[in-house]
Amino acid sequence: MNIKEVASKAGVSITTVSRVLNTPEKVNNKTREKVLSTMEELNYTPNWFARNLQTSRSNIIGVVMPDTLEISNMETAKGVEDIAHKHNSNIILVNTAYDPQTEKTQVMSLIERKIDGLILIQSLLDSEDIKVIRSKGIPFVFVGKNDNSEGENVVYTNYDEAVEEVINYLAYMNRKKIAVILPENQEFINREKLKGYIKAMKNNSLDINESYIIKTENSLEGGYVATSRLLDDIKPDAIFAATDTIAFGAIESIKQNGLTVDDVGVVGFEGLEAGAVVEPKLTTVIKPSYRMGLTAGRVLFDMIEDELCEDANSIMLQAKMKIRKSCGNKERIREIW
Amino acid sequence: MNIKEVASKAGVSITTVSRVLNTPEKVNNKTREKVLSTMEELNYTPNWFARNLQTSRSNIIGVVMPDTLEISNMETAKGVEDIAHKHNSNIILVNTAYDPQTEKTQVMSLIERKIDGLILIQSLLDSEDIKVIRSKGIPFVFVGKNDNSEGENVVYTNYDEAVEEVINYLAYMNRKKIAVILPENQEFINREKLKGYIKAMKNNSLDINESYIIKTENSLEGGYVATSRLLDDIKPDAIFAATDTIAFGAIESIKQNGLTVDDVGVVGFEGLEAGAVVEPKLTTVIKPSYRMGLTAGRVLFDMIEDELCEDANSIMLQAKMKIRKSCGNKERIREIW
DNA sequence: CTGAAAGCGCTAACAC
DNA sequence: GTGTTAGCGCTTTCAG
Repeated sequence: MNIKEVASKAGVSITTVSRVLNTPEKVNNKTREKVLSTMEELNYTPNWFARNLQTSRSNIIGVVMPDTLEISNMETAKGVEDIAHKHNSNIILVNTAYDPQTEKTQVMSLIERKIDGLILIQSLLDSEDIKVIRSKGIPFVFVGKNDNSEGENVVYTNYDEAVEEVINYLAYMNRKKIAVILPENQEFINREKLKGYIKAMKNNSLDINESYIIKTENSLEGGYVATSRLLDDIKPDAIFAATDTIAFGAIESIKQNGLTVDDVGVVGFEGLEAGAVVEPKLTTVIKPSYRMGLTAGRVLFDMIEDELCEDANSIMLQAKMKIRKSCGNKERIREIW
Repeated sequence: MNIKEVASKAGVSITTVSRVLNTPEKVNNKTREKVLSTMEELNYTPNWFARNLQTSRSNIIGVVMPDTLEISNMETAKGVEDIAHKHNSNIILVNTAYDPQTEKTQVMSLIERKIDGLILIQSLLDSEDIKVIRSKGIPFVFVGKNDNSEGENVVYTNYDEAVEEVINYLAYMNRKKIAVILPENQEFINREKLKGYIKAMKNNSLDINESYIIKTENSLEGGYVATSRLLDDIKPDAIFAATDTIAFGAIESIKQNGLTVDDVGVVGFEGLEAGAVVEPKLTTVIKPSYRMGLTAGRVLFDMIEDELCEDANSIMLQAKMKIRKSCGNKERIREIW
């Protein structure tokens, strides 16, 4: 089923059929009607490859992320998708499982597929890879800073300042020995968060000790085990868990050890819905994931369509602290979510 | 930058270049080396449109779902993606927001994009739409039954039997007035679940009353409000929440009303990770989402590659009840997750 | 307003 | 092992 059949059946040339598809206003009313009806009749859909072979735009953009099961990544992807739809585009979603090699391979394969642009969430590409992408002339936007995002288009959130705020708050709540549990697969973000932690600890004249900072798997179990170790060992009076999932594990461990968050306060990071239903409800930092996706999408389509590749944008969206009960704030006692 | 330039620069014909790309073993070692190096030199990537114009396979499959933020949908998508990668394919992800019209439009646009196949998760398409897809010759697999999945390829889970098991268990725990809260956007699934509910209630000689069954938004708030209404009104001694999210809201409401799960037991459905961290931990039914994705992916690629479109597969994967403390099982008191 | 014909970049018979 | 050539289905000059 192709344009030729439609043409012959409608008694016109293929050019006319093509025109009905692309510039219908330039075709005589009657002819157009006829062509349209034979298209219907023959159940014809134009061949997208043939079309794009000319225009060489695919109306597809690639969205690459380390884990499609992390809800914040998907919120970002949804933001991108919402923008993409407005531009008549779809997204190809790729999961890299936090593996730089997989990411590289996947990105290259996307480029071969002639995607119009690329959104790289929590990218682990090295500067060499980025140079290659650039040389292919594919517009791309990072979501989340990384070691090579300097001077590139990047939409990010201020992890360091957000953590600083968290620690300041814990200090204000009279916590002195504040430990940190980091997920082992997010090196760059961890560095940012630690920056804020260290700055705030110093500003509040609190002790920083290497044994206060530990890394673990980003899971309930990881948080649980890490916290149990901390409780046995340095006995902190507060724990900053760098992800909500770790925080949930931490709370569980504290409870199982017969302690409460009055003894050991917990703050998470991310803003998972579950934070409102754990007991006690989790104080956390809400990442603006969806808005990051929207913003990154807009920047990307600006580049694709207006070819405004001039200056790189570096756009920061604020993370927001959400105070609930898990670090001992009594005033929050009647709050529902 | 095209195959022609590479050919002339390497001093060979375009056929040879093409062969290096597709059947490298059929090209003389030296020639191949030379071609490969000039490709490198010219930073050449083959034009995917031109390629597919011939083979008319895109190596893309469409995955359509009502909500990309529902973790179980994404688990299914991940299963599909894992299979797709093995077949050198990518997935285009589409969000329909539970709107049949959007789903239809999106599916049609995917078909124009010449996707090789389609995975339809919780589809709301009508039989007319399905006929159209079929007429285009695109292989597709449903994940989750629906009103039109009879006689089509479908991978599903046995909602009715799973709910039956839940109700039997509650009856065994001596609960008599068992209410149900359903999410308002999942009509078909609700019907299946109600089937199991009614069957089990009858088998256990328990009263069924219309006011025991209510629908609400699929959210914490929805579950909270619905439960509060039930507690004011018919005062059930157990609630089957048809989604975990609703269950979390229900537990919150029970607590806020000064009751415990000894008064009103709660069982959810889905197996969200958060179920292990709420207080009390949630008894629920675990949906085999990831395996459904894997299975659907395998079936789809069988159809795409071997063109085995003969008999439609109808594959059921068992949902599994996970008993924790939220319906008053004292034996589970020491369990961690 | 319509049609003929020349590609878009690549693959795949078919010859050599 | 390699090259020639005829398309894949469409868009787009260029004539009429």
